[in-house]
Amino acid sequence: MVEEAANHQCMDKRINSSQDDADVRKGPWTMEEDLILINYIANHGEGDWNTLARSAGLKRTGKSCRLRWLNYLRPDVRRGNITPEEQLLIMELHSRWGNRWSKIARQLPGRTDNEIKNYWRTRIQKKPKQCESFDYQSPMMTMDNHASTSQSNGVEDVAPQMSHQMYSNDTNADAFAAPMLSDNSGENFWTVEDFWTQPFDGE
DNA sequence: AACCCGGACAACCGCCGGGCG
DNA sequence: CCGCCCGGCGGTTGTCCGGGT
Repeated sequence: MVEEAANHQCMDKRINSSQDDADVRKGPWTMEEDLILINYIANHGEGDWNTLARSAGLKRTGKSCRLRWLNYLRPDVRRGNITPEEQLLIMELHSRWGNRWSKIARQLPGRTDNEIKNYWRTRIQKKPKQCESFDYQSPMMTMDNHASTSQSNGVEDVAPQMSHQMYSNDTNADAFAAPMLSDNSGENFWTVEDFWTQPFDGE
């Protein structure tokens, strides 16, 4: 996108607020935007995010769309409830690779680098005491060991309650139930619920 | 009851590398 | 070869909420 490139080059906050800039939305995604993105990808697939954003009619940067899709909307993404096994794996891999979040995330199916990064910073990094018991030098443990060890170190995962936080602004919950109205002209159309309940092979 | 503070998560920002014309 | 664009990555910020005082 033009705006993207401009930023890239001058590396500055938009000095001249062009029309493009004014059109770009930021901040939390609304349910309507999610649905637009989901349906567009369901019908056209991923790729070329800047073009996708424009074609779908989203006033977002391609980057923003990509991030939203990868970290939140993708059907195979798992959010919250990091299991003790996953936690230990994260600690093990982080001790090996450091802050290579995307690399670590690839070892945890359904988890995103963003979530792991957040998890590490908020739950693990800030709780050095509980983590002291973890043997960072040990080779990979078996899953059985994972479970029992993590229970004893007291770092219990807390179920996230983000759902109530989502779509709190200019959206209404009806959008979930209501079918999309715009011209779908024979294309598949998904609600968020439909989408998330689909078995999703591949990406 | 009101306010403050910290935790948790989503989203943005800046940078970099690769692909392509 | 060079410049542009895009995607990916890691760091950081913004926002909401719940608990404590």
